[in-house]
Amino acid sequence: MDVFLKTAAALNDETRVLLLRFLDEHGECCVCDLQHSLEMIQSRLSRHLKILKEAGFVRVERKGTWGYYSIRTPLDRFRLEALEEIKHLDITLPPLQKISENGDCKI
Amino acid sequence: MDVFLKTAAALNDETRVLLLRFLDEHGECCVCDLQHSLEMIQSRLSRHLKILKEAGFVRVERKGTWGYYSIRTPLDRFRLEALEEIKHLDITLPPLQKISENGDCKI
DNA sequence: TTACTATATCAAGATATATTGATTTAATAA
DNA sequence: TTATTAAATCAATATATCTTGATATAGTAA
Repeated sequence: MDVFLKTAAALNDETRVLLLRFLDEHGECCVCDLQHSLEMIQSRLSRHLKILKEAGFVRVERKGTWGYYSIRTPLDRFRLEALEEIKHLDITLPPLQKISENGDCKI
Repeated sequence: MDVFLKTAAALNDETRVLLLRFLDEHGECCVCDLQHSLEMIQSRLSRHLKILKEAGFVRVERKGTWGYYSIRTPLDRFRLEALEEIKHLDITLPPLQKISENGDCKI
């Protein structure tokens, strides 16, 4: 029950749905890119990424001080179905801003 | 987005997961039977049934003052998958108490 | 009509979750 | 070492959700 509720809770927030969709469309992103692209302050983003991670939707790869988040694979059936649902939602995503690549990242 | 969030919100509560599981196992139930079986006070049960109904998981058939709730069919793919997940959760359900059938229903 | 019953809704308090700015941690660079 | 930076966590407040008891609604019976 707890795992199921944690999964449902993770899906029950507009910010996290947007994050999942963004990561699905753009692939692996570092936190500062997400932050600039989605215009979200750092602590907010960090919180939601943690919830998505603990609910089994995303993984982090750490390279130095940088954290790269991506959709976890393989996803189990239910999470995959949820992601599929999110993929088809009518959302206008902001474009990816690759701040990380030109060293402009000053959080 | 709103419909998806409403669906996720409906799933994000232990009481509602239990209700879905109970209705799935026992089929159509009237509110007073659910109330006795699950030992839940009436307003609480009514609230959760409403949320499940508005999220598209259950339907009501009204017969006089009685309301019979059941899993809605057909369910769309995502809701069906959620229900499938709930079916396989390790939950011990209380037995169905058919108060409604012998006229003992005194809420 | 009035009385009764099953269910729905309201209102208040309790609990949980989200947002923000500040602080902390850990890796890197000087 | 110290300074800097990306990211995580904390603390305070705001917002949403859950629970309960009280009230309202609508159908039925007398």
